[in-house]
Amino acid sequence: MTRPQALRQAEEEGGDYRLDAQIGFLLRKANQRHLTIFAAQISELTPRQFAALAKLLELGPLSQNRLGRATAMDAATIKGVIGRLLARDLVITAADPSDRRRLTVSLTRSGRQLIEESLLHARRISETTLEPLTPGEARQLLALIEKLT
Amino acid sequence: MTRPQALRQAEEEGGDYRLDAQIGFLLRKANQRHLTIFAAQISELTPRQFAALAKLLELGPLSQNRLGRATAMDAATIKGVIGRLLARDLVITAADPSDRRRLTVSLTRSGRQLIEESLLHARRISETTLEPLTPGEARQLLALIEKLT
DNA sequence: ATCGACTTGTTTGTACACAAACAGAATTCT
DNA sequence: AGAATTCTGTTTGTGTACAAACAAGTCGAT
Repeated sequence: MTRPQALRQAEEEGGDYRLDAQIGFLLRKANQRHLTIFAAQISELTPRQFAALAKLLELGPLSQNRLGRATAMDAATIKGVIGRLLARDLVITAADPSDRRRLTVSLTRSGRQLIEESLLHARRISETTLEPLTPGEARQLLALIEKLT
Repeated sequence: MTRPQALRQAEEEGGDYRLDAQIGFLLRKANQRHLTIFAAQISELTPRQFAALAKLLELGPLSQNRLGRATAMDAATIKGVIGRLLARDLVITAADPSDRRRLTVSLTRSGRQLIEESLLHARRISETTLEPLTPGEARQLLALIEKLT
């Protein structure tokens, strides 16, 4: 489906593509900034590990794949994350008797403690990330990004 | 299990924390969607490789670190990216006589050709990413994210 | 002229991210 | 029931990201 107009237009405007003004580049930079802020506030957990523990606290024990879906990580990624949480005794896994494919992941006592503690800082992370914006702008931004997904 | 505790703690904090509504989580998901769209349109290059080549086209030969800064990648990351572009003969590197620490990176003929061709699709990638929004909303979003960085 | 601070690039180690291919279990459809 | 399909988890391989520590080159201040 080549659109001659689009192609010609692109060629005519060939020089005016500015990487720094593209949505993808801006999303990446915003994300980088957020990760820096996160790491400064919660040094014991990465954002993905935090997300996994937070979802377990919110929803209770979940199968590994379900947890991955709830935190937007694919099967291979969530496996790595859970593996690292397991190694630190923050979660435990157990076979699901009702479905032998499933691996049920649950918080341990120390996992629960760490995530509850971390949640106290989590709000501040979001606030700091949005700090350059007015409250109204922040709400707008959240709505627009949500619409994007 | 002990969900009441979590709920009580959340209430003390002055509202409930929903991971899915946090700026960091939304940024990550938006980014993921963009990467999928990118990969579908430009399969020969990753977004970072594209960014590096695009900046070289825009600015001409640059030292490795400068190129990293121009594309928001740190020294270790840009080294990996350049290494892979080198292996595919899309760029070449040369010592800078005026500053012997520097490694000047330039486009090769095929690198220039590939990035010029890719740029023809790049605009569509940004358009597709922003498709769920009206043009006005898209402009707003870009402005807000830019303000965030 | 040289000392100290900074810059450039490299290496190592940890942590995602996702595609692809696979095995085993559960479900659906006939 | 049996076959086809779908789902769950694992493994492998490639490509970012970034912290930390390091060597070597450059430069400003003394």
